[in-house]
Amino acid sequence: MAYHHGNLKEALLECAADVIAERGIEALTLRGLARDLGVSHAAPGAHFADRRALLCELAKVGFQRSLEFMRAGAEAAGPDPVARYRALGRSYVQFAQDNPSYFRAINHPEVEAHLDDDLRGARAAWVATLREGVEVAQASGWHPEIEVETLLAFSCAAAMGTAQLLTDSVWTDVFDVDDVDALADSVLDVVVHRSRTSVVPILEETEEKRSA
Amino acid sequence: MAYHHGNLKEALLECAADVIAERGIEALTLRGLARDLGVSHAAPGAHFADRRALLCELAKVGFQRSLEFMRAGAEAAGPDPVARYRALGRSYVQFAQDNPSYFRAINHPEVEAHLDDDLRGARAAWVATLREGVEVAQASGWHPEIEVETLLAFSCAAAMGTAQLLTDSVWTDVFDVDDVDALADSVLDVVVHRSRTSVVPILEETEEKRSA
DNA sequence: CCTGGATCTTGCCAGTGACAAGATTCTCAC
DNA sequence: GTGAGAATCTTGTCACTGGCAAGATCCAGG
Repeated sequence: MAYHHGNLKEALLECAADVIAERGIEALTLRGLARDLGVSHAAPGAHFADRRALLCELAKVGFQRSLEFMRAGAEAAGPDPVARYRALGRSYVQFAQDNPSYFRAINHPEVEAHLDDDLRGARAAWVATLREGVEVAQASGWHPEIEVETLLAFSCAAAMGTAQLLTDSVWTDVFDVDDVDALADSVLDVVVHRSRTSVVPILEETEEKRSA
Repeated sequence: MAYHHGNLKEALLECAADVIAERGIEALTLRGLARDLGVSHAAPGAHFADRRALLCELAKVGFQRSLEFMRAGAEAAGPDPVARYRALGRSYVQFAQDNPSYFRAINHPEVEAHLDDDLRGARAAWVATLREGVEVAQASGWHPEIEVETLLAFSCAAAMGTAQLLTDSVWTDVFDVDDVDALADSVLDVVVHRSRTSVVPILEETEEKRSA
């Protein structure tokens, strides 16, 4: 076997995503990843200063990929600004369901407490896209009486909250529903405050499923 | 010094809340708590099987206290069902801001992944109260066209998402606002979909401030 | 070839959680 | 009271983790 692993950094990120998806973020250890990949226990140190740095990188990638997916969802929703806005949120929830590891990394306290310029940039880009969606929707007549910043905060809160609620069985169990996807659709309809007549298509995903 | 600490369990929970509020949940260690309280490193083991058990207990207390605070808020909001519903959500956000340690415990993945009957009961009671608020509000004419379960999920998501957003500087920094409380009020107004004419009073809290 | 940098290994240390065995204190039936 | 048993706490130990340091190996460019 080659002394160099070849692409250890990528392999670490991939393996970490698998571990998180299967056994949760608390079960993620640098030494465990090293064992899984057949390298020495200090090898990850060459690519990630510490555990937190790896999680931050995962979160950064998570923001980027979710953003891509949200934009694709908006594109698939057609020209109507409100439908596009709804698709942004719906796609984010879908992404969270399909990629629990990235979603958990994004929302993990250890990641949020850390200041990382790249990560902050990724988060800002995410919010900026949502802001644009809100602005365009509002320009087309959607809730003109509400301040943009308020609508943006509401949108972020609704997206994050819905995603957290519907990706965790601890919460879905307390609701009297069987079809989580349908509930997500309904909740998103309440968020955009429209009748349930037009449901935008949801793209198929993704990372977790691909690696499975 | 007495061999028995007297009330180690309570002291551990209190000390844990302080540590979480000051340095985050990741900095919480059983041995560290033992040192702070001047007992041996294995003393906490008599009251909590492991770190997770302590976090679950904190989360349970968090649900109970937040629920008390929400009910008090609803009571203070007067007889109007929609105003009471709004007060439930607004009070929860306020509680999260005033008691970050409990809020973080409630939403920590390590806690959510664990099955604990007491904790599950506390969570169920929390959801039940919100459900009752939704039902009464709907009975008074609020959004009769939407299914109860959908409104409930939307309400939970909005409350949790808003709380998470407004208690974390990582998120508040990306918004163009200075008054977080005013933003919380505005967002809650969007949630209940009312004009910003009547703002219910917010009770003073809290746990963290008391212990500070 | 050979030199510097990137990558990886081995070895080490302190801190943590968890367990076991024993000491101390409390509770309560008798 | 008093003695048995439960609750509480201590000491000791082990495996595991993160992090650091020093050195070995590989790679790229002059």
